[in-house]
Amino acid sequence: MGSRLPPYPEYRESGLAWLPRVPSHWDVRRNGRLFAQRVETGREELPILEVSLRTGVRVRSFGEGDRKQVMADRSKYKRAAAGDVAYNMMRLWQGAVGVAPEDGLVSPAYVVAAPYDGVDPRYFTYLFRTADYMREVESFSRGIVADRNRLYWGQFKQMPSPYPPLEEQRRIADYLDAHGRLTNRLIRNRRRMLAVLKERRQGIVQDAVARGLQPSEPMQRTGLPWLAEVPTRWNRTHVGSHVRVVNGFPFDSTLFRVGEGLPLVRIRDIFRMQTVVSFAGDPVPEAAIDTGDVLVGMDGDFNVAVWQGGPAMLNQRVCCLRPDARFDRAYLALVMALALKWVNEQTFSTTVKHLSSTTIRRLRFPAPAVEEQEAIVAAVERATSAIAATEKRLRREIGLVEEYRERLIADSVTGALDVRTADIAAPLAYGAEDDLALDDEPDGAEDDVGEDLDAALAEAEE
DNA sequence: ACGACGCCTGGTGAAATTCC
DNA sequence: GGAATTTCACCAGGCGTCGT
Repeated sequence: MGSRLPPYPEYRESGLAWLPRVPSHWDVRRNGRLFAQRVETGREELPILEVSLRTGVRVRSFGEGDRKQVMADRSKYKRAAAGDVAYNMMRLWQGAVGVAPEDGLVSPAYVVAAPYDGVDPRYFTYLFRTADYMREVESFSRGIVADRNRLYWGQFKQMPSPYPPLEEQRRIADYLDAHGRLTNRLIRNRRRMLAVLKERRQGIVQDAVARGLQPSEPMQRTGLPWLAEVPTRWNRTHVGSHVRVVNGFPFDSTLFRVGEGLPLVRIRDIFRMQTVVSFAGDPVPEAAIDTGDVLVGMDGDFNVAVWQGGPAMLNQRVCCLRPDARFDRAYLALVMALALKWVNEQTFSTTVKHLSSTTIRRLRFPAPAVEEQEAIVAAVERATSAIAATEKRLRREIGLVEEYRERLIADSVTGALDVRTADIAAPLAYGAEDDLALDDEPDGAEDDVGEDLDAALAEAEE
């Protein structure tokens, strides 16, 4: 699957502290010799461009659901011509820079740098967004606090940058662009697969909870909107008759600590199985939980999980479900997740959705015998273990691909690797040692992840 | 040139209100 | 009249605008 890119044959001292050596035939120039500042106003008919930390320069959309901040006065907006480098002077140290895709207007808080001949702006935006260069930017920026740092043209033009020959700038940018397209496709596919896996997991739970373990037994309609029918012999019961809903406690936030005192479970911690903050005051026995307890987040998505993080205290708006002998806890968690998914869809709120313990208690659940509940849980775990393993692998792959891309960009723009001979048609997705499958999917078939998914599931089941 | 501040969203500690 | 539930108010992140 190809081999790792080689270094350049010869290097020389660069005189730069953050980049001690560059390929021998590269130059080092101050940005002022590479770019000219462009200050043109009064082209109010042009589209508005904005710089995002993640995606570079793009045309701002005013579609529904987007931010509605409007600029009262476009007359101070500066023109950026297609191919100009634009950066947000308050955010360059965080990587807010990109190449204007078309003629447009940028905020007065931006600097527009028009490349001279011999400069490929794409190479330089890759360079400007590397971690080392951003640290340099930080040290050239001025401001009273880090968050107010600004990098004006005056400082920017004095910053030295490596300057490969134009052909090589293009070559590097082409290579990184191609690699970016591949990387994006790999990541997008994996995210889609993760979404499909989540759906499939819910389907498995739904089936197991609805049908039990004996197919073809008589079914009855439940009347529950989130669960159409269950076996006739199952009983149903109100959750409140068998489950105590224990609310979290509104702990005094001035006694929150990190790494000292009692672990405190907040909504965001439910799936993480570990806490971020602790409580340094007196324990509240009512709010104490331990591994195996069923937790429900009462705000937002109404998440449900069986806690695995050991002894802890529940903060307000997280509750714990304490069933009597009628319910197995893991089964309760499975069914509760199904029910609350429906409840969540029925809840309307302009901001955060809220759930009350009364709503939980009023739910009606199918309640097979506890032995059957345990068997259902075991079956769900068996049926989803492959999914869980695949999800773990996909998340790891996404992390590796992102990490590799960042390193590849840094190594390419600083001349640590020589991309002159690299195959642009087939850039390395990851590393030679641990290459991910490049024939992931042909272009144009990206919407269909079915085969990939089946392959992933088959692989996970081996 | 540069400090101060706006606006939107998703969260979240804590007060206000309602319920039983 | 305390517990349960809802609402308030503020925060951080993201992306700037405004006033001097």
